[in-house]
Amino acid sequence: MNKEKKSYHHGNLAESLLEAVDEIASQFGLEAVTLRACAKRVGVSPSSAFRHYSDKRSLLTAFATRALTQLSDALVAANRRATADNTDLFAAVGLAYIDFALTKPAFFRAMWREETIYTGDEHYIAASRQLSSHLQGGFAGTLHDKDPDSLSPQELLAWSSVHGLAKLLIDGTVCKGQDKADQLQAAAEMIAAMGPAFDIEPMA
Amino acid sequence: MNKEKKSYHHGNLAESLLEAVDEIASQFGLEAVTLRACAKRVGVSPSSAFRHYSDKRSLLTAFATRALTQLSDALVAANRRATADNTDLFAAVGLAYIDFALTKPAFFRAMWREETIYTGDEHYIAASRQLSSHLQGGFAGTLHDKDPDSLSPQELLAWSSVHGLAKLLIDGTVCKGQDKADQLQAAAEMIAAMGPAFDIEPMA
DNA sequence: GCTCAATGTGATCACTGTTAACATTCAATA
DNA sequence: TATTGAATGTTAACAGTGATCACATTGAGC
Repeated sequence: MNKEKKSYHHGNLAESLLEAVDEIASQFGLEAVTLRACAKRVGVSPSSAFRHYSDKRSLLTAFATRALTQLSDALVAANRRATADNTDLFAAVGLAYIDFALTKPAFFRAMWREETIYTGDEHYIAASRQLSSHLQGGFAGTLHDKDPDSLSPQELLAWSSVHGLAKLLIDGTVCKGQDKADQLQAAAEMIAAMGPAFDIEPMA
Repeated sequence: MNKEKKSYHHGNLAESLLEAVDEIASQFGLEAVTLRACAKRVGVSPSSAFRHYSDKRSLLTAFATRALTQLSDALVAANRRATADNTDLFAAVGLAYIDFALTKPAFFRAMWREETIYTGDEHYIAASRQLSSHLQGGFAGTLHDKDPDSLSPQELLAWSSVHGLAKLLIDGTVCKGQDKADQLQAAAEMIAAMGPAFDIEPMA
């Protein structure tokens, strides 16, 4: 809607392409994201995309990184809200995780598509670590960066269960056809059912 | 190795194509599975595949269905073994689930790729239900078909956590670079950590 | 004002899934 | 057993894909 004057140089193509991925993925699913479709949507020739991303995979990696960051932000917001309201921190963060997946399934899928992104990309890794630490923050109450490879069994359980339920929900394996509110209700109950696993050994 | 005589008719193309998917996916990853590559591997022209599968997606759906069945079989075997040895049934089934994902990541991924398979396919749905019931069987000790939409919070927790950990492991989000034994060890600890969640309310 | 690196274009490549017209074979029937 | 029709496989073609190349246009810094 901006960018009225059609200058030869776009000015912000790298970012615009990411937004195009966003829109196409949200509207038609991840499989519909095509380099040419993105370029057309931005109003630019297909080959120009390669000036900013060496690969389609690089583009998708950048998109995945952005999605990871968005999820992190959502978790931080949930954490803050729960802290302010003095409600259950763990449940709030877990529900925010699942809510994000249900609200933006294409984003959530894009984050973990190991075969279509460069998981070795430094920005991607950084975003992934940040997400991990925010999850641990929501769980253990500390917000400093942690090594995602040194998760306690309880932390692993917390992340895995929430992650797994999100996957099962958006893949329609479970609670198929139910509306979002019911699915979130099921998620809340699952999270609640996890409670006893944390009360007994406080910190392993 | 068999099929020496080059008859015009292949005889078992539908099945052979599935095996080609199997081999290519195992060797080069799911993204490398191409209709033409499968046909070439079987020694047949690309278009002949369409006599047996209306779509590439149909072929992948059949493959996913087969993978689901294999996983179900693995769970049943684990269940049987644990019952015979009188060891923890739930841990055995959960570990078998994760072990399958680690051993055959391409298969595990293929099962849930909502965007590349027909999740409405009747055989796929049947296999999915069967897997669900076998999981519930491993968890609750009953082996009759159950409606996967009516899982208790504990059942949901069990499935989600095991499913989520499998995903996080094969995507390299967690325990990256560790060998399979260590990853299975982490899985066993996570499953053990879940114990308290089940001891308290036996059957909701 | 000139120059050159950065950015965008058009033509083209090999490859993909898919289709349609045609070829071959198998199996049932007469 | 010979014929015939359905099942199965082939060849040639199509549009769409990611990718690359030489080339065009621009803007920033000398």
